Amino acid sequence: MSTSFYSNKDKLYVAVDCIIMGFKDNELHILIAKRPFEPLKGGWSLMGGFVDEKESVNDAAKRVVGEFTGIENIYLEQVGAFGEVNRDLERVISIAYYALVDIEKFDTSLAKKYDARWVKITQLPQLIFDHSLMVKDTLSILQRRAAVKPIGFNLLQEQFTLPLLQSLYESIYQEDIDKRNFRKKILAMDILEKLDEKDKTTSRKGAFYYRFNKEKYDHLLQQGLHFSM
Amino acid sequence: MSTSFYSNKDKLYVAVDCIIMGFKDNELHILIAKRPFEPLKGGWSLMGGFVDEKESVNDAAKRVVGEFTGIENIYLEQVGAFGEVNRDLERVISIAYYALVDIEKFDTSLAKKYDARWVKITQLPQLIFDHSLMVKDTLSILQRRAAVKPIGFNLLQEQFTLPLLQSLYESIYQEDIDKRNFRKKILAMDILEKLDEKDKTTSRKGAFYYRFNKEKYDHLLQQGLHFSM
DNA sequence: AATATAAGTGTTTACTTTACACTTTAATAA
DNA sequence: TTATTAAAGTGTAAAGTAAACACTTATATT
Repeated sequence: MSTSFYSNKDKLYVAVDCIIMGFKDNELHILIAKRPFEPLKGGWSLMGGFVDEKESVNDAAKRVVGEFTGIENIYLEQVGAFGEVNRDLERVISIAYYALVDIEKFDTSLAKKYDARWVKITQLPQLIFDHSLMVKDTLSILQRRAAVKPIGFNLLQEQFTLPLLQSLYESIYQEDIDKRNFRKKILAMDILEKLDEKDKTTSRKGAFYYRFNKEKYDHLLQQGLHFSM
Repeated sequence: MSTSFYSNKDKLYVAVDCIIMGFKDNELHILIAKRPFEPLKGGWSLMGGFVDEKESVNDAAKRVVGEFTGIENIYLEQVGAFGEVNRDLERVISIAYYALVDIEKFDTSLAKKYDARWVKITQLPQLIFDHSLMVKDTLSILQRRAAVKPIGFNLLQEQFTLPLLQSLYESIYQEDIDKRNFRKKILAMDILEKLDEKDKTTSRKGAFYYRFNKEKYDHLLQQGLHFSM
């Protein structure tokens, strides 16, 4: 038998809601689903789940992303806790996380199973509860983070072209970026490795593939260097 | 009688822990207390409390800061949720907030009541659980915030001198700042109002008092101007 | 009247960011 | 085979921002 020091205190439901982001068609997308249960059954919702007594909140978020995408080892960061009394129909504290995933790894069979789909961040429908607010907070955190840490690569496949990387940043910041300035900056960081191969799918000329060099990045970090876009 | 949609899910204790910051003797201080109950009775702890079924998490944080300082209308911002399974001896999710208060308004009788004291941020003892981590996260959030929004004023009395304001920023960033560059920058923002009165307590010459002009600030914000240090 | 001490003040240099337009490559069509 | 087309790729100048730097001023105290 275990002692309880806090037994006179209230216990609450604790959930995680995940803003699962992917990148395709030159735009950030978010995975949302039609809610399969009451309350608000059928409303558009982020991917969520309840935190189990025996798992950490981070682990709950990882589990939820895994459940709904089939992807492991995702980049995950906390957005914050949402704790208004009436944010759900019952009293539920929700802790929001955003995840950056390579959309190509997405297990599409899960889309059917959960009635989920990838929607452009610029064209999201109204979401249930405070989920739209969570997305809004996510975008501004992502903008700040991406300006300071090369996290965009989590949204891309191992190889990517600079035009593609640029369009990713344009989607994150929701503004056009000058091609020359972008290349200068990103290449100056010296964390990209140019490959010999070209992607010929978007132009006759073809764009060289690059690869993120994590070793170089970690090494530069250790030297106390900063990165910023 | 109310229906319960989530009744098969676990409920957890949810607490708030507050990093209550004040500024005196040219340094940031944090209010910590000797924990008056088990577990870890007698350990140094942040100011905390449990979230009640009927109050929002934000309100719980406000309540806690009020309880332990006697101050209302404090600047409060969420640091994040801490949810490791074993962070407390029982399963407790904690949501950390930092508060910026004018230390002069602190009700010192509460210090006795709760065995609390203001400790320099550079000289904190080891804190219980993950409270030291919460403080660390707070400082980096505060640094980012203070660089972008004039929140330092919440730590000062209505009137303050520029040398004092500078030492506050130096304490936030834990580094020396050039006097001329600091003044140039802060005055260029055009959100301070110079008063005729001088503070004569720290020099023979005396330093002019200034006052934060919230109207000017809000007005400039509306014009889409940005502030940064 | 001299001294001591913190407050107050501008300018130059380095760095970073922004603006801006033409050339190259290679597949496709004539 | 040559011309066309469309995206990829490249450099420089100007403006703005940040950093470095040292002396003068005011006033209480001796």
